[in-house]
Amino acid sequence: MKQAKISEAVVRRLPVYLHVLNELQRSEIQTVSSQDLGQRLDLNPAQIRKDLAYFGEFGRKGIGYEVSYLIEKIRQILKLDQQLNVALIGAGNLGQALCNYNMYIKDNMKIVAVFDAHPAKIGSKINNMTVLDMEHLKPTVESLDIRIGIITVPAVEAQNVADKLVSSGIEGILNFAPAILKVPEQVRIHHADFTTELLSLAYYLENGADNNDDDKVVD
Amino acid sequence: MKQAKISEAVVRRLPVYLHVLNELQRSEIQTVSSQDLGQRLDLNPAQIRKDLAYFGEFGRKGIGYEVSYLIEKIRQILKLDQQLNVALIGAGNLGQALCNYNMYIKDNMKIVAVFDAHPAKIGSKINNMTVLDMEHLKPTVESLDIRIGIITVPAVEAQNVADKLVSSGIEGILNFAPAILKVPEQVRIHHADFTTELLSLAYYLENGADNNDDDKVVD
DNA sequence: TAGATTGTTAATCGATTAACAATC
DNA sequence: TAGATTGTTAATCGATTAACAATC
Repeated sequence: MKQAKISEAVVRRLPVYLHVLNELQRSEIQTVSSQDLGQRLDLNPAQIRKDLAYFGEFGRKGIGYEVSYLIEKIRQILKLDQQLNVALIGAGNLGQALCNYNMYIKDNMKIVAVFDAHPAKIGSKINNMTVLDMEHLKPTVESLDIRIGIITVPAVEAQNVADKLVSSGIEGILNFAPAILKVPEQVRIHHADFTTELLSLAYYLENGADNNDDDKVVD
Repeated sequence: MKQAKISEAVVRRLPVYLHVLNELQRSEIQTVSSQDLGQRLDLNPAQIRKDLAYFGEFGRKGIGYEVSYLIEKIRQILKLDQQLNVALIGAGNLGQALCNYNMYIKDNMKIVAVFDAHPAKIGSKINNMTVLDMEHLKPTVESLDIRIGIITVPAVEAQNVADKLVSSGIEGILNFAPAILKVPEQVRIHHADFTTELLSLAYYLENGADNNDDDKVVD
């Protein structure tokens, strides 16, 4: 059974499913239906079933999905069944905040090295890690088997850092800088640029005077 | 002049256009074609033209778009032509990092108040703002005309904070906590949850040995 | 003018939703 | 069994892309 090409939209929903499933497990709920998941996530049950079916048959007809089994499967799909080492570049407030998120451990993602270009930062400690000089990037990526890089430097430095990550052999980048980065095709880049979300949020604010309720939804 | 319903995908691209246009302006480029914009953003030129055409006729046939005019128009559409006041809840590392982003000023978005529930934080200074008790949320929102709230508290506290933001009269929320929040329909909520981006990034990493389409994943 | 480029309609592509046989 | 729910195909919906007349 070869996998059809799976769209990004599908892949992006998997972590969301995982998140709810983890909550269900914490509540000691054993089994869940696509119906129920759909309600909790505001998604169509058929979509959830279809998403999961791309990867295998994880449910049981008439019953639903076993929570722990589905968690296990989604974690496999997302490659979270192995530890994934991450490097973080940019030891500012944002970088420190990310380092402190211990959520990584649960998901087998771990920031194992922190880098910065500024002498003032180098040598300081974040979460028991010593901030390293950029010179150490490539050797560290190689010796610690780091596969993902997180960029938390200012926008002007972001492309430069991305280039260095690429040539150090990283496979994926999560970019927090509000900048459009060019990387070779084989390197996957995801954006965590909240400015887009914030500015587009403004669009939906009421305009004081004119409330256009021409698209009012009734259910 | 009542506009057709505009999809979220379109609205979400506007800040991206704005970003590139700002860069062009800094380079003192006066005029840009959809072709050119498309190249810079890896988007189809027809899509860019169509997106913009939802809001008006901003270009000139045979010429393209005047950069400064288009910036002005997009800022109007996104309601960034007026100052938008923002409250931030959660004065941890992430909250501090966001406060320090001075990008807001350029875009007329400004964090004008910071709140935290923990006595240790209250009264401390961030970016010249005193961190306030949550008790002050509603009166401050009203007196400073705050319309957007940013949530940077831990996941377990996020729903509680969201509720308080809603009842204080906020119109939009940007949520950084990895939690699914329930808010009334009239409040717009956007997610800046990078964990989704990070976990879905893992999916695209190479599987070491097998990256061919004819190998199925079996346990 | 001739070349370039918009705004917009039509065509295509892809993603979501509905429907239902299979089956627990 | 009868009710519930999956996996999957077919139908629908929406978004992207192509094409082109209008026109700067």
